Formats: sequence, structure tokens, C-alpha cells
Amino acid sequence: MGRSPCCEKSHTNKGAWTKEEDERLIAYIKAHGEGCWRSLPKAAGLLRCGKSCRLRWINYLRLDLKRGNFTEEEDELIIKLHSLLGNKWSLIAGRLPGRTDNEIKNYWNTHIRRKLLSCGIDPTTHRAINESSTQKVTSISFASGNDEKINIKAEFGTIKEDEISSRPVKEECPDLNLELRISPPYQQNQQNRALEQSTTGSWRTSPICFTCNLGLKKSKDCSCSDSSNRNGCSSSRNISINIAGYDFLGLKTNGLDYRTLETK
DNA sequence: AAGACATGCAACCGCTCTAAA
DNA sequence: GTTTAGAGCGGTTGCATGTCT
Repeated sequence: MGRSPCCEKSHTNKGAWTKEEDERLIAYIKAHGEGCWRSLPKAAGLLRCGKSCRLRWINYLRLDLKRGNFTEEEDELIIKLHSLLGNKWSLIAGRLPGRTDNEIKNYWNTHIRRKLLSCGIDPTTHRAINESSTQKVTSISFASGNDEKINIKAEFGTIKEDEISSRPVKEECPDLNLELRISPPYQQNQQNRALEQSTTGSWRTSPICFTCNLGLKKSKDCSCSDSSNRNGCSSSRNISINIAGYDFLGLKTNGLDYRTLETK
């Protein structure tokens, strides 16, 4: 027995949203809050699929969205996070205040991907193209000298200098250390802290473990239990747990250098 | 000026995951 | 333990707009 469709497709509008539809959706969510997307369209008087409403709200109408071009810092952070997390756009978006997974995904596919390819870096593996699998890009710099030209410098762990010079790489800008360290997901009241961590790369003691940070509530991997409060972190963000000895993933490190982690 | 092509982005589709019955 | 509904995610599509010839 297959699943029933999420909505009655024959009675729903598709395609671009009209201003009136946007206003109806905004008004309804302001009055009743998010949630129960399946029943929302009917309640709000919209001839739309619940999924469509959710997408429209999350990706376009939400008040806390940051519109406009991505900054260099955001570029760098996206690349770092992608090299670590892969195409986990929602997780990446969680680290970029005001950006949505869809926006980041689009930006990756239209801009960053091309940039990486243009300098001989496989955007999937973050390795140099046409090089042996042991050579992994460890550091990438991105900076826009002007609107048209992108200056890129790539450092390859084991590639000789003359090999680098033969690559079609434009070299100009200051280097960027791509140490793969990430901070807890962005939270509304922690914007400054998140920004600080993303720019400094520093990890400071977090009150909750990584699995909870990722929204994996009640996970068996939840390490908050170490403080005798299993699942406590999913119900309260106020508890304070000493997680000294945890690294950027909120994992017990025992001195492990996560920069050696490889992505597929 | 007009058609072809490229680009960017909003939106859709199909799948997975999770919780409740 | 199984089934089902709802929510969310990532891949893909299609259209509007910009650029090139």
C-alpha cells in the first residue's frame, strides 16, 4: 500500500506565488504560528499544497532571512562546512544566520562549485582534479578582487610547486586557513557568538552535545548523559554541562586531529 | 533589433526519517 | 512490531532575466 499524497494536487495552485498568497500565508502564520503544514493551506484559505506553503515560508517569507549577496566570509564558511559535511545543506544553513538550505544549495551549485572547478578542485571531494587520491586540498582562498574576477589560491598538501604553477590557477589574495572546525548551530540569541566562532574558528564550551546541536533529540549518541541528564538538552538549552575534551563535533577527542578527516 | 544561449533562483518532486496510533 | 501521517531534506526542473552574437 503506497502512501497517500500530501495533498489534493488537482485542487492546488502551482508555480510562482502571488503577492496575495504571500500575504495570506504571512498573516496566518503571524496569527497561529508555524506547524501543521498539511492543514494550514485550508485554514489560511490558500489553494496550495502544505509542502509548498512550508517551503515558501521557510525559504522566502520568514522575517529573519538575510537577503542579498553572500559575503566572502560566508563563502569561506560554506566551503569549509561542505568539505566537512558534504551536501548536508540544512546543517550548513544552520551555521549561516539568515540563510536557508535552499539558498545555500543554489549558491553552491551556481557560484562556489564553478569557482572550485575553475581552479582545479573537485567540488565534491575537495581534492585537486586529476591528482592522486592522497592529495587533498587543505587550504583554499576566495576573494573577489572586483565583481568579475575571482582570485583563487589553492594549496595542495603534497604537490610540488612547479606542479601548482602549471595549473590554471589565478593567485592573488591572502591565504585562508581551512582548518575544519565548526561551531554549534546558529541560534537566534547567539548570532554574535556564532559569527565570532565562524570567523575565528574557535570552539568554546557548549552547554549541549553535538547530536543535540544537530537537532537529533533523544539520540542514543547524546553525550549529555555524561552529566546525568540524558535528553535534558533537548528540552532545555539552559543546562550547563562541562564538555571539556570535546572538539568541534562535540565528540570526545582524546587528542584526535579532525583535520585529518576526509570526505567522500 | 532579435534570436540563441547562459545564468540564477524559486519551486516542485520524491524520498527518508520520526513519532504516534 | 507494524503501519501511517506529517515534516524535512536534497536533487532537479522550469522560468525569468541577462548576456552574447
